[in-house]
Amino acid sequence: MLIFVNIVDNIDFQSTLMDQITQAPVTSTDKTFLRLRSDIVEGIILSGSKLSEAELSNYYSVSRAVIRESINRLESCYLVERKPNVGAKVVSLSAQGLSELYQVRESLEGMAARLAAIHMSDDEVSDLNELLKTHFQTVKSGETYYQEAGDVDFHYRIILGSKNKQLISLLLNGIYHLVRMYRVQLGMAGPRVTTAFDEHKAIVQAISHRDSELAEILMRRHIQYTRKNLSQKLTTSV
Amino acid sequence: MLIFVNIVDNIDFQSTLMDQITQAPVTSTDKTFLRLRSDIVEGIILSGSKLSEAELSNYYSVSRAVIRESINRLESCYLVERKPNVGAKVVSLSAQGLSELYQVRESLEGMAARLAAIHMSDDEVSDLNELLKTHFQTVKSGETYYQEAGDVDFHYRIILGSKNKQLISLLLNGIYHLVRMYRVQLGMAGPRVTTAFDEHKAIVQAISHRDSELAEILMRRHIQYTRKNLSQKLTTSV
DNA sequence: CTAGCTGATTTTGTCGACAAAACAAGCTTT
DNA sequence: AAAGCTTGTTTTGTCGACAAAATCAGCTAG
Repeated sequence: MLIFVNIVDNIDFQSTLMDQITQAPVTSTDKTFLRLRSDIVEGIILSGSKLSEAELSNYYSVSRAVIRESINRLESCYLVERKPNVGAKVVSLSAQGLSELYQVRESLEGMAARLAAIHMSDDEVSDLNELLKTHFQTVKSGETYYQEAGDVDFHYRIILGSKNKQLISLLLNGIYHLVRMYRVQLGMAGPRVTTAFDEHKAIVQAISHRDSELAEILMRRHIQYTRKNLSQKLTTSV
Repeated sequence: MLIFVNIVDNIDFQSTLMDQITQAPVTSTDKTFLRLRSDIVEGIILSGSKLSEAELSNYYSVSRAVIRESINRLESCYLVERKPNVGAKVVSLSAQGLSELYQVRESLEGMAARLAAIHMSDDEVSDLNELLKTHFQTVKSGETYYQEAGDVDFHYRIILGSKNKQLISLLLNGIYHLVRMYRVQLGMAGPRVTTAFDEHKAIVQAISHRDSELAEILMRRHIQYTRKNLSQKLTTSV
């Protein structure tokens, strides 16, 4: 009993789960979504605050339809919560939430590291080593820049290196921006900078040696450390 | 530089990531989304076919806005793919996709089993044992009903038992319906029914003994078996 | 003084219309 | 005959208006 027989063309646009990541924003909704997401991650729109469709529509000078669709997308990457007939609010950061998020992250990124050790091309591995060198220069010169952008870039490449589209989408379209939100808003400066670099180095080595099991273990440990570091900031700051 | 100071009330509706799961559909969009999702998972709307907004709007007797929002939600649970200015189509099932999906599933549900062994209340564990008994009756009487509904229910409870909201949302709002789509459309009948029951039993035992590590191992293995079973059907049927 | 009702106001949900982009068919040109 | 332009059609993107639900304020009753 196939109702939609007529529209079954099995058309193939080369769309994959990764589209949103690789493609540039084209529509007005795309741009508004990116602006909103950035404003939320950076804390310009405060965690816990209500998102009024009318207000945002006015502020970004787009129609309410555009705002609604943007909010929907934000909901699917866990940055806002919506309730029918009531509205949306930015998620509230909490020790509990951080813990649960990092538990998931540890599992998924550990897996990504394991798969990356198997599936990354030799070229990609060299690029990764290059990136590490760059980071080393940055760390040596004492810039804090490394913390956010550099770290994100590092994890970003390994996730992509897993070559598992489902995993990539889950992380990069999904929880990764929430991770960033915690990191940015809790402030990622401190003594962990250099330590993290050594951990990164060890992970890259494991991947270079194609030692997938070690890569997973090291990545999991690395994320555990980061989590402890963040938890501490959260409890002392609140 | 806080632009939205005025709207920062930190209002708390007890909304969580789990809302969509526990709450009944209230709005027209909710209902349409559920109908569409069901039609896709069940294969009434064929995998790979294009979703025309106008056509669906007409078919379900709702406005295009409702259809659009439904399609967006379907995209965030990986059931449809969208391309700007072109449209949406139902995902195509493939051996590659199945493999990648189950790789992720193995990791996440393994984790869920481990956490469930730790966090489930004694009452919930008893309920789980009860469920198992019911399934045993069903299997003994030779009904195939067990396959889909029973199995889903089993995994469902363990996922909820993990008590990790992030994980629960990732699985139940996210990939789980895609998993179901593969299962339903590849047909879940066959000799694995009774075998799967034994595996379920072993998992429940591990959880009952609060042996989290064993629970994880058994769950991962269980999902690996299922995956092999499905892969076989996919390659032989295509 | 508190709890609960009532009506006004605000906010979200739904709709149809228009704008803009993609698609399709036929024509032209090489 | 094949590639590319042109025009007409279809489909998606965006908008403003109306409907329905929730919120708020003031009032009433206990």
